[in-house]
Amino acid sequence: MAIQSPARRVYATATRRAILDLLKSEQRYLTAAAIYTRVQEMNPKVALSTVYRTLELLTRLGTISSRTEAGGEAGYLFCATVHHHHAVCTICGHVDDVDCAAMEQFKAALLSNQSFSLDEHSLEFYGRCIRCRQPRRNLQRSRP
Amino acid sequence: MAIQSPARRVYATATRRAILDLLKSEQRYLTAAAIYTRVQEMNPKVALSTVYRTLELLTRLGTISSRTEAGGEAGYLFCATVHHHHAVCTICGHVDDVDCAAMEQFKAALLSNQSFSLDEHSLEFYGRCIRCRQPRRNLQRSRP
DNA sequence: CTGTATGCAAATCATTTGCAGCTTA
DNA sequence: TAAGCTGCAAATGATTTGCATACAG
Repeated sequence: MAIQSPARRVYATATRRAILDLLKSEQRYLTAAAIYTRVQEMNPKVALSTVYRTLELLTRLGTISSRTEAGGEAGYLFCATVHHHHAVCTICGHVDDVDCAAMEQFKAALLSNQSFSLDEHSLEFYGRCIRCRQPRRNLQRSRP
Repeated sequence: MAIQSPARRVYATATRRAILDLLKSEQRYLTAAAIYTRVQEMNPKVALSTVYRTLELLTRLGTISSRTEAGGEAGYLFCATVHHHHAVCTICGHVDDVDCAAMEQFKAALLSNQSFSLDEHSLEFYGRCIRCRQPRRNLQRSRP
C-alpha cells in the first residue's frame, strides 16, 4: 500500500491571493512573467520564483491549468472544472469553456476505423469571441 | 507590397537525410536529444545544434510538426499532410492520423451557443493503438 | 568557386532550487 | 512556536547563436 502523505498545510498569503485574483479576473492565458509584472504593481518585492512556486501549487491543487504557448513559455489560466475544452479568441485571448458531447461519436469511429481505443483527448478551439467579432469594439491587446 | 525573399537554396546533406529518415521510420514524437543520440550512431561528430537547426528547417518547410511534451521538451513528428489530428498511443507512442469530419458540427454549435466564430482547432487523442490493445504483444518502450 | 551547412563553445531564456530569514495559523 | 512561505542568488536544462571551417551544387 502507498505511504500516507503528511497532509501539508497551505497558507493563504497576500501574494498567493493576488495571483489567484488576477487569474480569476483575466479570463485568458497569462505567462509567469506577465503575472509577475502585475503582482509587482502591488508589492515590488515579490520574487519571480514565488510566482512560479504559486503557479505550481495552484496547478497541483487543480485550481488552474497551463499550456505551452507559441514561444515556448507556459501560459496559465484559472479553470476549475474537471474536463472540458477551451475556445480561445485569437484577437483578445479571452477563453471560454466548451463541453465535448460530440466526442463519443469520434470514439466509436476511431475504434471501428483504426482499432484505436480512446482514453483521453485534448482539444482547443481558436477563433473570434463574441466581442471581437465586431471589428469596431474588439478588445485586442498585446499578448503578454 | 512585400519584399521578395532571396530564395535561399537548401542542401541535402547526410545529417539532414538521416534525421528525416529517422523521423519517417519512427511514427511517433521524438525529442531533439533522442534524435541526436540516434544520429550520432551514424556520425559521432554531429552537433546537437545541427539537430536543432535541421528540425527548425523541416518545421519551416512543413515536413514535420512539433509539440511540447510533458517535461517541457519539444517532440518532433514526421507529418506532411496539411490539417488533421493525431491518435497517440499511450503505451508505445505510435501516432496515427485521424481526420476531423465531425468538426463542422462543433463549429455550428459554437457559433449558435456562444457566438464564437471558429477558425482553427487543435485536437489530439490518447489511447491504445491496435497493437497495444493486446497486452501480450504490446510494443511498450521507454519514451525518449 | 560561392553560398550553405556544421562543429564548437559561449550565450540565452524560462524555470527550478538551496538557504536563511520572515509569516501565517 | 512551528510549519510554511519568501526573497535572493546561483543552478538547471533546453534551445539558440557567433564564428571560423568544411561541404554541396
